[in-house]
Amino acid sequence: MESNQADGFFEWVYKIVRQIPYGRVSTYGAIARYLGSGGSARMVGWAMNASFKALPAVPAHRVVNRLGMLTGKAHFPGPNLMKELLENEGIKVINNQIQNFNIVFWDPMVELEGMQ
DNA sequence: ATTGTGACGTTGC
DNA sequence: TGCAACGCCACAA
Repeated sequence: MESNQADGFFEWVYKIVRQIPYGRVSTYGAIARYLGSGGSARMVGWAMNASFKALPAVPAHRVVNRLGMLTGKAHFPGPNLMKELLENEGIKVINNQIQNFNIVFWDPMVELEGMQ
């Protein structure tokens, strides 16, 4: 098949990331844990890899590693696209690291608490 | 089914 | 936070 939509994990990840509000960011681990696959944090990142073809577009720039570093910026079409997108939302990014990460951090397990 | 792999996380130094 | 090593899990060939 032409793999229109990922059967499970990918689509699920997209759904979570799309719920990240403006000016907020999340982490791979937090998302993975919310999906119940805490150990599969790497898969979340991998899902982002395919997120570019996902519709509606997934704000992958709002997903960083647990240190708040733009580890995935290298995978964006532009070397500084991820950083500019975040700063465009009012998020301070210095040296590939998000400032006030603890403030802008958006945890699906907390924000989506009770939703499921 | 088997192998390789990866936008991570954790632990240790 | 930096580097090294291991673990861990879903997907692609």
